[in-house]
Amino acid sequence: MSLPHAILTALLEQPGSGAELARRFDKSFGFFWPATHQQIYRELGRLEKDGLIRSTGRDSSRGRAKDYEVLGEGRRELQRWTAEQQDPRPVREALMIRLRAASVLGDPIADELERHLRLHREQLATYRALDERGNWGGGNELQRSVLTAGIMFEETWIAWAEQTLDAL
Amino acid sequence: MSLPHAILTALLEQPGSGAELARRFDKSFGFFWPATHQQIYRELGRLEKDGLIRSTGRDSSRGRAKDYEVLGEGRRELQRWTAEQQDPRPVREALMIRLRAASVLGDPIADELERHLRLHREQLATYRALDERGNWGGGNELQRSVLTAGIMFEETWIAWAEQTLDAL
DNA sequence: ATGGCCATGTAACGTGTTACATGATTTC
DNA sequence: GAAATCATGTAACACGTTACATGGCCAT
Repeated sequence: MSLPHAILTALLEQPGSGAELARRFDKSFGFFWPATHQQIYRELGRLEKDGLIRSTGRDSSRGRAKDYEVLGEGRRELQRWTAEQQDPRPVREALMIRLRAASVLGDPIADELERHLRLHREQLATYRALDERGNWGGGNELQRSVLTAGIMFEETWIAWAEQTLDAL
Repeated sequence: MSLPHAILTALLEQPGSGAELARRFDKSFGFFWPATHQQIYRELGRLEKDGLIRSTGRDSSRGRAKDYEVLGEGRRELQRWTAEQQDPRPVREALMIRLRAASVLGDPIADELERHLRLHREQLATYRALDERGNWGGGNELQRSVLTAGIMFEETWIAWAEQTLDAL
């Protein structure tokens, strides 16, 4: 149950339409909770129906942008959720299964490991660019911490893949 | 589509019943692909129906353990899947959303960060114990790499949480 | 023989994924 | 005014989660 709360957070930071939210999720918000536009529209509909947000524009025909803002009830719900205890979700990394499968089958896996290594180097570069371009300091230290987590995890991934490839 | 292949891998390493598989997933296999017994039974049923595995025992009444083994078709399917290109799944870490929510709401989050820090320290201890007890060297280097990944990611998590707490 | 545990299931639901559809806006 | 693009949606399905149910086994 994180997506509706991710959307509430994004709308509190800055109200906007479904398509704008989808773009923000692609750019930064979704690095730790990705979402497609279909998911976003579905959740926006539910949040509006439940009275947590409302659409501000009066023109609501099909192809027109619809801006949303968070209502008091939505802010309270987000506060309740943020204060909750929630254990971390288990990790799911299919490549680890494939390593074990390659191990029991005796099949090669180095090429795929190298490909993933490249992808993670690209992701690291993306995070670093964001980190350098951002203006940090002034109440958004926590936002930067999130980005730092992304950087640290990508660095770890890269270090692990390099040493695993060496050991092959 | 990783769970059926995780099960095939586990059954190739060692044939067994659904309940045995569920225990192995809790112990080691599921660190990077957790599964409940309900999921496992569902997949075992499908894999058997599709002719990738078969149950070896003849007694198949409801409360009796049913052992499965991988058929040739199952091994081929696992090889096909292992050789496939698959991009990494996006990470989903709800705590990062909660950090951003706490940031925009101005609410405290340190307690929950500390609680997660404790949980990750425990997980790290579990992985380290497994690493020390295992007998490594002899064709299972890749299995150890998977465990090493677990250790490195937990260490990174801990380092990040400590520095984030300091900065609060 | 019964109470507790173990193994195998069933059912309902929520979320994520993929493919496709339709109305509005812009561009040439 | 036709084509491309953008924004909003619908539909179907796969997967994961939770709660519950049933049959066998074992200890007392």
